[in-house]
Amino acid sequence: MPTTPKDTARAVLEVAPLIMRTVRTEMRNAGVLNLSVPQFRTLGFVAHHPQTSLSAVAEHIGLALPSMSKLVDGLVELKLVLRQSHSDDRRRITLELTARGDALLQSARASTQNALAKRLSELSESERATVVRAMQILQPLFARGKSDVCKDKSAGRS
Amino acid sequence: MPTTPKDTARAVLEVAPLIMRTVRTEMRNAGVLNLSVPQFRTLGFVAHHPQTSLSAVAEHIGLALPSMSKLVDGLVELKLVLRQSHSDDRRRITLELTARGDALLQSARASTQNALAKRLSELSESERATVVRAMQILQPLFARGKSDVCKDKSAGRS
DNA sequence: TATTGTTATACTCTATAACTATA
DNA sequence: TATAGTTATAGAGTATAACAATA
Repeated sequence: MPTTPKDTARAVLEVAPLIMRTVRTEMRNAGVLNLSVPQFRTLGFVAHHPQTSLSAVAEHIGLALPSMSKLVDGLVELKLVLRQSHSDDRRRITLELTARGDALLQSARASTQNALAKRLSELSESERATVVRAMQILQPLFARGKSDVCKDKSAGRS
Repeated sequence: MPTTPKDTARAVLEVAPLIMRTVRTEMRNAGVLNLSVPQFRTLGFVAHHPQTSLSAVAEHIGLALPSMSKLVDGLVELKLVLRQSHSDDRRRITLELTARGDALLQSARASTQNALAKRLSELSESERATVVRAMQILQPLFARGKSDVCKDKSAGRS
């Protein structure tokens, strides 16, 4: 019996929210500040892409610009992120982690990972390998923009 | 090189939010009403557990009681769910889908599944099998309560 | 007193629409 | 005119604390 796309969709649709429930809870409990998942992800993206623009982060995290603007407001207020206007094009802003932001990101990431790892340690090594492999398969499918199924700009598959 | 729990945690932590971003968007666009993910999941749980209590749903979805109470408020207002007080124990309430709720659940589920399936159809059959297998592995790990790592009520592991 | 829900309050998340400033 | 962000507004998600009703 072949595994259809629909079977797979059903499985993903059932389990992904369960995982996120745990991730969210653990992330809240991690570190001193209660980081939300999108805040955490934003910090992570900024860490890996210093001097990034607001649009770039919004695109990557999958938020509308105003939502991201507000989210960044919060991070700036918490002194986790530096928001400066770009020197060349002053419509733009550049985002950067503060030392505090970097420290918090690392500690929150570590404790969230630990909490997840604790659960995952109940699996056998080969089960874990299957999970990692699945994540590697899924990552590129969902990393792309919302409905960006065809990446090339000209060739709509009609 | 063995796959450690921490490797697995890292992979899950990276990919799960990506998946949920897409799921959320698709669920919003599915059907006439913009169902949120927790609303959708609540309808699904009530469908499979008619006459369930508020606490039971909250526990299963992973929400605090007041949050679930409010969420159900919304569903009742939309005439998707019936909330009645239990005959025996009048502190309790029983939840039940209306016909409208059932119809909406099914159509929203179908179109969300289709949208996901469309993405997943880019995978090979064996890749899909890996993904389904991974979901089967993860499901019991995350279906359980928040930190309920040891299920037995008496045996604290320390 | 213990249990089941609800209300009150206060955040964050998220979107769309309207706006400002710069190019 | 087009682009990058912000403000305004609104509704949902989420939590804790305080409360009401029932057992």
